Amino acid sequence: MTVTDNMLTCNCEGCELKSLFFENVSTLEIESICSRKVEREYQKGEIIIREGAEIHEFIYLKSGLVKLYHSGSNSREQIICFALPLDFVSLLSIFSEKRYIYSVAALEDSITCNIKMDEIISIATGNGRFALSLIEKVNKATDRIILDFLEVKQKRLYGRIAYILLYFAKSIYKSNSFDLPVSRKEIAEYIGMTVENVIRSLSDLRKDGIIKIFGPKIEIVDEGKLARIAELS
Amino acid sequence: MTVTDNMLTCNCEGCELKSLFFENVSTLEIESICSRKVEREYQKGEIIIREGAEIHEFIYLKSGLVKLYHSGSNSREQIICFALPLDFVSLLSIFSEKRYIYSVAALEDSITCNIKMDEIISIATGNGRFALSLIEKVNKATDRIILDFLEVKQKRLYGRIAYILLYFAKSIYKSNSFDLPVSRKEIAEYIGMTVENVIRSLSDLRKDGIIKIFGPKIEIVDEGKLARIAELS
DNA sequence: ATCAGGTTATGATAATTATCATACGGGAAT
DNA sequence: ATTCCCGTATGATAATTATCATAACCTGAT
Repeated sequence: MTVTDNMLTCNCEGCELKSLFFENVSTLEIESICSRKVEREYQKGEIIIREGAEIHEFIYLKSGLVKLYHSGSNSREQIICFALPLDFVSLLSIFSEKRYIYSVAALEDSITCNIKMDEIISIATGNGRFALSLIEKVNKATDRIILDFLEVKQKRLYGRIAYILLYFAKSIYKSNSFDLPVSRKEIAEYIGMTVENVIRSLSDLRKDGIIKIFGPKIEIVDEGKLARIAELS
Repeated sequence: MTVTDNMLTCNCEGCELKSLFFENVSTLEIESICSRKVEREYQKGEIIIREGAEIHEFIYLKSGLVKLYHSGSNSREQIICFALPLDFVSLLSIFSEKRYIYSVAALEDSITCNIKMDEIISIATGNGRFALSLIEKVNKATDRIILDFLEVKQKRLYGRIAYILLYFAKSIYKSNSFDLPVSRKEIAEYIGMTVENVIRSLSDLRKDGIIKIFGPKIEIVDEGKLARIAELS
């Protein structure tokens, strides 16, 4: 992980996230935030947030792709969700807990913008509109997670595989051809099945000519069929 | 559903939820809320919030027990969670959506306190501390839901049944003997299994002498064994 | 270069869960 | 009282998924 000098690389003025995120915050306050924020770069695979660590910073994703996951006491890891920049990954639980109840890791090279929690809290305390916009974003993020959980839960193996493939194609890469950013094991950790069955069902989809697999690259050949599999479980 | 006259039954002064919920709100503001709030009574089985309905009110549970559930497009209902008064059921999604994305129904006779959204928003706008306390509560509620989802997800049928029985005993009724507030079907909708298998596994637990079943009444006889089943899936 | 460990892959088999069928009892409506 | 519907209950069977075993391949470490 690399800490980057603000002065050189980050210009909040041109940050398209700023306006989305810090709406209702005065220019003065934004400048104050900007001068004291820290930007961090993570390479694919690096851990951004470690479950159990104390929460000191408000972190949001500027670029990249991450996974949120939970390491239950003795069991294997479970992936909660994937998140792109606009999903504001760090919102979850930071206002209610002293320590993180989940971890975040980079699935692709990622850059975060980190602001001291004190600063966010102090701004929110004096600025109800900003606080409300925070609530709205927290809500959106968690609603999404819960609805996706329900969606996946009601499907069976093949439906879940089809669902996640379409999710990557539609929501993440906006293309029917993409490099899978996760291992088969991680897919298994997300949909709650075993690695072997994930691999098997991908192979089956390939044998049926619905997808093509070239190493890490996936190509959805018959989107209609895949969508039907996702729907009909 | 019965709308109750404020003057007669509701005294905000004695409401133990007020202090928890409206911390950081001035006495004046509380009085304003109190005079305009509406209290509603629901009988067991009645629907409190209907998925798809417009969100106009901020609703919290004063007494009773409810279930939150989601009716996916074509599929069967899925129960998201159960909630007691202090779980502040209505927080979920109300600040991010125009319409409810889930329903709420009373599992036991319940009373809600309803406040116009406008009023909450206007207070939060002018009072960052209150807004922050709202965020905290939204976070707590959704964290709980997500963690429980993960917990249930990693278990198998018997583990899930054991888990929910212990949940009712520990979190809801604080007793190893209680009337199940839900049907077998509703348990199935929560743990994501079929009714038949829920019934079967309850029967098996009974045959093994771990629980007793008298009609709707459940008695946990061997809590240790049940806890082990819940742990070991 | 070689070894260890992890990921992908496939098969055989066991375990788990769903589906279908049937039955019984209770409550609501006629 | 009778009928219908719903919830509970149980069994038989089919479908789905997990587990175990094995192997090929790749990558990082020594």
